[in-house]
Formats: sequence, C-alpha cells, structure tokens
Amino acid sequence: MAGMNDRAQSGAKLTAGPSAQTRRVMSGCLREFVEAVVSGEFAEGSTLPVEAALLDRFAVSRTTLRETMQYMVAQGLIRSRPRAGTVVQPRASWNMLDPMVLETAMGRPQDASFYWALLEAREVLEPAATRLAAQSSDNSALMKVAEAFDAMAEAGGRESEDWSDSDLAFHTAILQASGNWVFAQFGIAIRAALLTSFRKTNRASQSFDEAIAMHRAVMEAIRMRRPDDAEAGMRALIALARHDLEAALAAEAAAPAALGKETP
Amino acid sequence: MAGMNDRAQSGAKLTAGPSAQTRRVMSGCLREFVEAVVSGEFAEGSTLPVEAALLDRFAVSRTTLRETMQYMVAQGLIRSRPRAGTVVQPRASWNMLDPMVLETAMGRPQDASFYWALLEAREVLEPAATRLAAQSSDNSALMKVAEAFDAMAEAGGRESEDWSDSDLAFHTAILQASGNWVFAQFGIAIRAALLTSFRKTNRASQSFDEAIAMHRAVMEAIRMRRPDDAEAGMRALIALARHDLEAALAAEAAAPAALGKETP
DNA sequence: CCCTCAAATAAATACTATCTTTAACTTAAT
DNA sequence: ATTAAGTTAAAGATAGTATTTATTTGAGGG
Repeated sequence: MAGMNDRAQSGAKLTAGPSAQTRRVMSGCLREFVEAVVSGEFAEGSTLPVEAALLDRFAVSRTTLRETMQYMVAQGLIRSRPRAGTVVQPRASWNMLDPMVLETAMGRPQDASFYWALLEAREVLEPAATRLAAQSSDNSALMKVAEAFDAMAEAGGRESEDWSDSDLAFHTAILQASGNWVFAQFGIAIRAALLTSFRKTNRASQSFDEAIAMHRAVMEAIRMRRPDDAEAGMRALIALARHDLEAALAAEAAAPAALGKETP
Repeated sequence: MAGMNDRAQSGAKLTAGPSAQTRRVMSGCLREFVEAVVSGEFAEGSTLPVEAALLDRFAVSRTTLRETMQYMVAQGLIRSRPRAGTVVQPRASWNMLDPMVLETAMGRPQDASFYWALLEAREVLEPAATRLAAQSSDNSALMKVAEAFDAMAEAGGRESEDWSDSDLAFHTAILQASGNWVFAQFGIAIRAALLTSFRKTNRASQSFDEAIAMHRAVMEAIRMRRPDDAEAGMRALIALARHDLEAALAAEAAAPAALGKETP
C-alpha cells in the first residue's frame, strides 16, 4: 500500500522556533498557516482553498493539516463546516493572547501603537494586582517573586537575555501572587507580548542600579504588607517602562536599519 | 495588527466564542477529555495513558483523538513528547479563558471565589476601558454600544436570556470601543465567564428600570466625551453587579441547588 | 564502581487511502 | 414562483503503516 513514500518532505527544517515547545514538523505548518492568515494572504471573511489545495500548499499530510486547522479553530482564526468550506473569521474574534498567534503577528513590522496599548493595559492591571499581592499573597507565591528578583540581580546588566527573562518572571510572579485567577491568566496569556516588549525596551535603558532598586522596593512592599507602597512602586516601574519605550522607539526611528553592523 | 480593525461583522450573530457550535463527534470527545482533566481523573503532572488506551477510553479514531489532543495542547492542558508520553500540565498553565475549558470548569460545583475574582478584575479593567472609550471611541464602536443598549431595553425584564446576552454585548462593545487591543481581547476571552456570571446575578436582581438608567448614563457619558462620568458610571454598574452577586450567592446558600430534596 | 557512549525500544509523530456525514446547490414538480 | 427532493462537493471520521524522537539499557572503558 502506502509503502513507498515518494514525497520528500524537503526542508521543513526552518522551524527556528525560539519559544519553548513544539519545534516539530507540524508547528512549521502551523506557523506558516497562521502567518498566511495574519498577513492577509487569506483575508478575513474569505473562504480559503479546499483541503486538497492546502495539502499541496503546505506539503503536509491530511492528518497534520487537520491538526493544524484544529489549533486554529481553537484560537478563533478559522471556522469550517462541511460542504460550505473553511472561512477566515473576523480579526476581532481571533485570540491574540495565544502565544503562537501573537508571536506570528509580532514577527511582522510592528505598529508602535501595539506597544503603547500593552503598556496602557499594564498601567491598569499591574498596580491593582500588586496591591492585591501585598494584601493577600501566600509565602510560596512570595518566594517566586523573590527568586525572580534574585535572577534579575544576577543577570548583571539590562541588555542581557537573562534580564528580560527574569524581568518577565518577576512581573508574572506578582500577577500570580495576586491570588486572582483573572490576573494570573493575563500573565500567562500575555507572556509573548511582554517578552517582546521587554527585549525592545531593556536594550534602551541605562540605569541598572536604579531598576534593581525599584524592583526591590516593590518586592519589599509586598513582603511587608504595604499595599499603598506596593501599588505606587509598581506604577513607578511601569512609568520607567514607558520612558524606556519612548527611548527605544525614538532610537528605532533614528536608525531604522539595525541589521547588525554599527556605524560609529 | 495593532489597529484591531473590527470589520462590520455583519450578521451580528453573537456566536459565543470560537468553539461555539461544532456539535460534531469530536467535540464530544473533547468535552469528555477536558472534563476528565479538570475533574482530576487525570491529575496534574501525571502521565496519562498511552494513545491506544485513550482510543479505547473515548471510542474514537486516532485522527479524532489527535485533533482533540491538539486542541488541548493549544490551551496548555497537556504536553506530549515522543517516547516520554503525554503529561497533564500544572493548573497554572491552563488557559482558563478558553470557552471550552472555562465552561467545563464551571460545569462543576463552582467555588464562589471564582465569581469574586472575576468581579474584582472587572472593577479594575472596565472603568479604565470605559474612560478610554469616552476619550477616543469612533462612531462605529459607539453604535455597537447603542445597539446593545437598545437590545437590553427591549429585553423587557432582567430575568430573560435576552437581557444576559445584550448585557454581555454592552460590556463587550465598550471594551472594544476603548481602542486598546488588550482590553478588547479580554472581552472576547472572558465571554463565557461573564455570561455565566450574568446569568447567575441577573436572576437575583429586582430593579430593571434602575439598571437601564445606569447603563444609559454610561452610554451617554461616552457619547458626550465625559471620561470622568463614564468611569464613575461604570464603577456604579459594577457595584450593582457586586450587590447582585452577594444576593445571588446568599439565595443559593439558603436553597442549595435545584436538584433533589434538601434537609437543612 | 562509576562514567560514557551506543544500541534497543516505546511512545508520539506523520503519511496514505477510504468511507461517512453534512449542507449547499440543482432540478423538477406543484 | 415556491417548495421539495435529489445531487454532489466539501469537511468529518476511520484504518493501517511508516518515521522520529528520546528514554532505557547495556557494554565497554576509565
């Protein structure tokens, strides 16, 4: 029967998946497919090609394609019914909080307003979550915050990848420590967006010592059960992030290339 | 993408989330499987049975099972690697905002703290989003708010399903109108949770006229570009929701469940 | 006795082929 | 013109087999 597999799955290796899991074959198809939707190649509201055509387009098997599409259905990108075909859902119903979708969307030239909106939301959410954490966090949650803080201190400088990672861990740990499942979920869902944002802004920052001091202040305020101080400290932290983002975007505007070689 | 371009979305189907329908065979398997995980039959951190055993357990084909599992991978419920097997991820990494997961989780005896946390989050998010809407919403977004309001008025009474639906539409429309993609996403993601909450609380409320008046006040404040009033109005609205929730939970405690005789 | 590296192996991953169900479209009869 | 029945295209579901991957295990060397 199916014995001779005469189709070579040529070069499905370009996964280069920086994020955690699934650097497998299917994820390549998924990435490509999501990219095609996000980029508008398959426009919102349009019916996309029949299965057979997609099979050819992505050079994968039926099973793999269906698994891929199931993932996309799960994120509200597409919706398919027998005979009617599969249609791309309106953008408003996409789950942009899904790491895969978000990452793909951020892979393309990013509108600056994306980052401003994220910051705006953080200004609302994080101070509130920090206040809650100061009021009612348990010990184990507090320990995670402390761990993240130590990792930041050890990172040595703000330009390193370690700093970005532990910075993310710090903020996520606080959201978790709030004890409110909605805030905690927000932290998980928004990982990809935060990390991208952190990478962008931290690069543009100078003051390692000051940043460390501010983070420590927030942690201490939570530990000492001082909600007002904790909330204020987080506000200050995000104000710093806002300042950094301004600087980063300004620098980007000044030198749009940034493809490696610096011209001193 | 930052535009979060919300097209006409003609039809106004109000299809509740991505996994709304799909009453196919697979969804039965998915529901059952998610239920098994949420209920703890497959405990967090444990390795679940091999594919063959699951095939037998759920009585579906391999393809169907794999599509099901792919959906669950997408929501962070499970994670599988060759040879190592499939393990249930820690609860903290589950995407509770997914309608399917949330619905299943809420199908079981619900901890009251679930609703309190949701309300707590709304108290933080919605006033802020409403303020933004008053500052910068465009006409089409405003129109959606008005449409939802009209639907509420027409619903006639607070106990009807129509009221719950349009109440949800009202709040979702405001989150959309904020122009911030994070808030808008929150609205989409939290649909299921909000709807369940609405259904619970609206039942316990008496004051239809007052509720309508308060909603109108918020809408007018947005339309008139008065951020302070809009924000205050939304706070009042959520305060009412808090009051209703207290009443609903109290009533529930007094007469636990509608299924079967109780001897207090 | 412990460490390293390579072969065996168990589990998920991927592919092909075929049958079933659904619902949009077509056609025919009222 | 409207409705009802039949046709058919597309997705949905199943079966069987081959391929990858990473854990185990076992042999050889330190």
